[in-house]
Amino acid sequence: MNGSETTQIRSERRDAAENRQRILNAAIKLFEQNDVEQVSMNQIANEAQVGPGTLYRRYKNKSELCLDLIKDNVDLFFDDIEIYLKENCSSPPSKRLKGILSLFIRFREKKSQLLTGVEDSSSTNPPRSRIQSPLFNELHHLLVNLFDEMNVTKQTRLNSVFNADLLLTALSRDFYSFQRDVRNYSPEMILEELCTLFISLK
Amino acid sequence: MNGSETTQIRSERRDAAENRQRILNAAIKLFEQNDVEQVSMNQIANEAQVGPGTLYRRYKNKSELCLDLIKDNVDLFFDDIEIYLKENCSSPPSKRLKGILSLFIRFREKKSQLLTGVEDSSSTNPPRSRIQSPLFNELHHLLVNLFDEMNVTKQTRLNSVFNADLLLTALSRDFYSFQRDVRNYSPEMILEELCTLFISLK
DNA sequence: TTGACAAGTGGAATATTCTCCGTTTATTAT
DNA sequence: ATAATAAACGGAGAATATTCCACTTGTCAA
Repeated sequence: MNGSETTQIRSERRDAAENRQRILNAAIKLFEQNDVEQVSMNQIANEAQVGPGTLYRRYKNKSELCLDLIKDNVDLFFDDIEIYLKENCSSPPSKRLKGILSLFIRFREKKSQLLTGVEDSSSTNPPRSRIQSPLFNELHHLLVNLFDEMNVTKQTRLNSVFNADLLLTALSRDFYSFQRDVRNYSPEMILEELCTLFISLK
Repeated sequence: MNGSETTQIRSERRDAAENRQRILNAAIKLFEQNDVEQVSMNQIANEAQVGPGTLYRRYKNKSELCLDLIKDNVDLFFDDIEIYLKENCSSPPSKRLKGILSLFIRFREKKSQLLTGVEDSSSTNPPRSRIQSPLFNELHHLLVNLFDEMNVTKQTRLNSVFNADLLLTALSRDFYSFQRDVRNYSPEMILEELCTLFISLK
């Protein structure tokens, strides 16, 4: 279906759309050949045959570009979560939390390259904190709700926001791939450790 | 080469020492005037009146430079820890852990600028993980020992290495200053949250 | 003292990021 | 159609990061 609803906002110009597609294609191509981090914005602009200015007009940095590239996947990921939550709405919150973590880790494993790209330059450009991104914000929201539920169930008063922040940090590239690559932990082991720590066995 | 056994590393040349001092002075001066992150290596080289090559020969990046600048402070910090641990060697490990965290947070607050600099570019240059630095490695070691002790005391079998990794991540700039600046938590509150989570009340 | 040579130096060269701005072009109202 | 206009373009170029290497200079041993 096309979004031909009469938006007051002038829709994207045709040539602009073409260029964007060229940029995305170029990025995909280059990302297949080299590590995301190795590919420079210049290379992408070059490959796409647009000037660097054009590229930057559209994407403030590589991170945004990557986000655009996996946007669809992210949407699918959240669909999966929604389905999972519906199917398990009667399970205890701790079980649901674990399920979500598991889904995210699977997602992270599948799309590690691009996901890494998304989180990357967010440390250079905006002030800081890779915790700030649509993807992470939405997850944060889910996690906070689950932690809140757990607090009710278990009669605890843990700080849901703080714990969600930390949990997300543990799932972000820096920490996660350190555990994978340096500590040699498998995704499953990481999941277990996180559950042990965050799903109060307290 | 001479067949003799003198493996002594030729000590730093006099002129090199002078240059290094000039670089450090220049860095201090610039860091006082601007945020650490704003100051470029070039500026430092300029201010110190050495070529960029000379600067890079000594410090692979700003991070290393910062580390050199706070090296003394870091040493003092570890002295404090040692003293603290001696004075409290009979306290339960959980108490000692909290003490160390408190000391580190105080340290972090006092030297936030430079410490931030230390952790900064380490994300760009080497593969990744700001967990890797002499400062953090040494802390990691301490933490692991305390967690191990706690496991014995409390008859648990938590993963000390993993928990130490995560705890350090929570104390690193990204996470810590996010909590401070965005969540508006005080150092004390952060400390409490970390203790709640990591010092098993389980 | 001296000379061999490792250590150290400067800065040109290359690569990247990112901005600025004059020019081009698609769209839309007429 | 056509002109007005906002959007989009592209590339020059400023600021950085980082490397390379031909040249200098302390140091040490004889």
